Amino acid sequence: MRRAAGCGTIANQAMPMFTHNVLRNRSAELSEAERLLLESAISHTQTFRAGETVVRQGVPVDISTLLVQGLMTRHVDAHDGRRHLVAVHLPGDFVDLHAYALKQLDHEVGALSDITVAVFRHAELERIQLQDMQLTRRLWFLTLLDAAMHRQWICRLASLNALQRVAHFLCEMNARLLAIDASDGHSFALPMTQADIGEVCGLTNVHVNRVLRQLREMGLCQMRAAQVQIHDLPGLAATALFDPEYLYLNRRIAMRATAPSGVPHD
Amino acid sequence: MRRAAGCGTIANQAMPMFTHNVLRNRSAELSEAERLLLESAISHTQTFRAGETVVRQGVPVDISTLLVQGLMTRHVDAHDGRRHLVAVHLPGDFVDLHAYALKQLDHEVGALSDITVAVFRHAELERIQLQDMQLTRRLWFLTLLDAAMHRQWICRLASLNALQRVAHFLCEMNARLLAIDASDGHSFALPMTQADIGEVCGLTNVHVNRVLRQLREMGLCQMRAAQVQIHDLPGLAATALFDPEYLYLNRRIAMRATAPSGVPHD
DNA sequence: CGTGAATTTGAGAGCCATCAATCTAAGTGG
DNA sequence: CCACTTAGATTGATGGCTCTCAAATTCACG
Repeated sequence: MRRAAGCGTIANQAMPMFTHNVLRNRSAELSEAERLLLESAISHTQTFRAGETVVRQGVPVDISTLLVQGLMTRHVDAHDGRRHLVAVHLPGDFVDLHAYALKQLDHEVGALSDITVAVFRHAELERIQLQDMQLTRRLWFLTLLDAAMHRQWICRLASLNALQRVAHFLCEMNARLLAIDASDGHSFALPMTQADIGEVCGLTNVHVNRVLRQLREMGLCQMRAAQVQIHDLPGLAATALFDPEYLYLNRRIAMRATAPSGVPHD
Repeated sequence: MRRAAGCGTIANQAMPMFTHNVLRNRSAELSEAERLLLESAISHTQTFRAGETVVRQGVPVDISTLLVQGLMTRHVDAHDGRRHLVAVHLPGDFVDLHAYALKQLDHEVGALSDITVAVFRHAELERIQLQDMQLTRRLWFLTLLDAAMHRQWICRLASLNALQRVAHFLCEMNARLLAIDASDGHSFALPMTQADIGEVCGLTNVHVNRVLRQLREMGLCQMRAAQVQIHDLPGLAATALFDPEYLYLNRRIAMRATAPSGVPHD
């Protein structure tokens, strides 16, 4: 079910400050009462190491996880042993909220880096659904954001070439990381290998490498040691035909991780 | 907002029998009370002609539509005028239920054939959300099915070649149509051109044509005049590496269209 | 029977996968 | 401190799949 190896669990009462702050409202869309209600539904936090599987395809689950720290993937294991990423999740994403309604997933959920997640039991989510219709709708909305992102990934695969796909993915990561202050708009950490990016973009690691070189030679961006540097964001976006509209960034409920010390951002 | 040209509207009280039957429970998952509640939320029905746009990208909407008859698409208009399908909907699908939470879509919704839809005002859906938590969760589940299908489409584009993609799409259509008794497992109507299939599979119409010929020569299936004939379903599924699991068919809420007269087909 | 849409077929080019080898960086243990 | 190991990045050569362009043919329909 859930791998125990290398995982840590922290009981609710011992939850550190940074978990408490995960649900802090950023865009003034979550009311104080909603935030408290959501926080009260957290069962505990848990850690996983990079590469570990968090939820397996087809195994019934009765909890959902909110990503607090690190990066997570959702991926499908293909016939021939290869896998394909269908989503990448950042801190603040309610990663498998949809498990609440699906009960069993059609894909795997894994840790891309070392991660910390907050765990919600479905019984608690039911309580929310009974108590707060508005918040329920917001949570519903969150699962629909995933679908919107899926649609964009479909278009990326269907209509863009290799160069555009990789550029598009980097633009998406930059925009999403920017929204949680994990990018300054020009540089951000991306703990993915070139092979990982290939699994996102439907390309081989070899070709991802060639494409990255091309992007570098075009003076658009650079990737070294899991660090992305964007030299020409407008140029990159133009190459990728990137339109951030689909991210619904202006309507997102901010549920992001902040520093353990509780230092206010900005 | 919604094109009026060629559209027909029928008030709730005048709703014909076939609309009443749309929500008929098939897999005994919808209780009688739930079915009645859902039916009571229908504002009216409306018709569109093949090719018409039902919901435009970015335009605020306050209604959601359930497809009663015909086929609908959800597609994104690409930069260069081409478009890409991200979903195909069959009778019984709650096509843009997600508009309830999103309020404005990131894609277009259109009619693939002449269609009839049942219209739900969002105010009525709010009423449901207040009254019936279980039904609300079922509706939530429906939107998650769309996301599951999106994920499968991502994998199809990322990991299959042209032959496999087309075979996979035909398998999906067959399985879904079978579930609503619109396929006998070997033959079904599919009102799509080869160019449409290309927009689903990320291929040119020319190549779709070659692939269909190959499938025909392999003795797997045949497509003529918007009619698909499957000669070797196991072979087709094997070619496509098709696993119907992702459709969650066993857990679907059946909301299917039946013939106006109530006459069983076949 | 004419018209336009859809299908079908051919030729050539380009993008990307595959296979293979080398190189780099980061551990790990002696 | 260095040899060894391993994962990841890099580069080259080759081939195949699919696109593009173009033209012919069939089909649906008025």
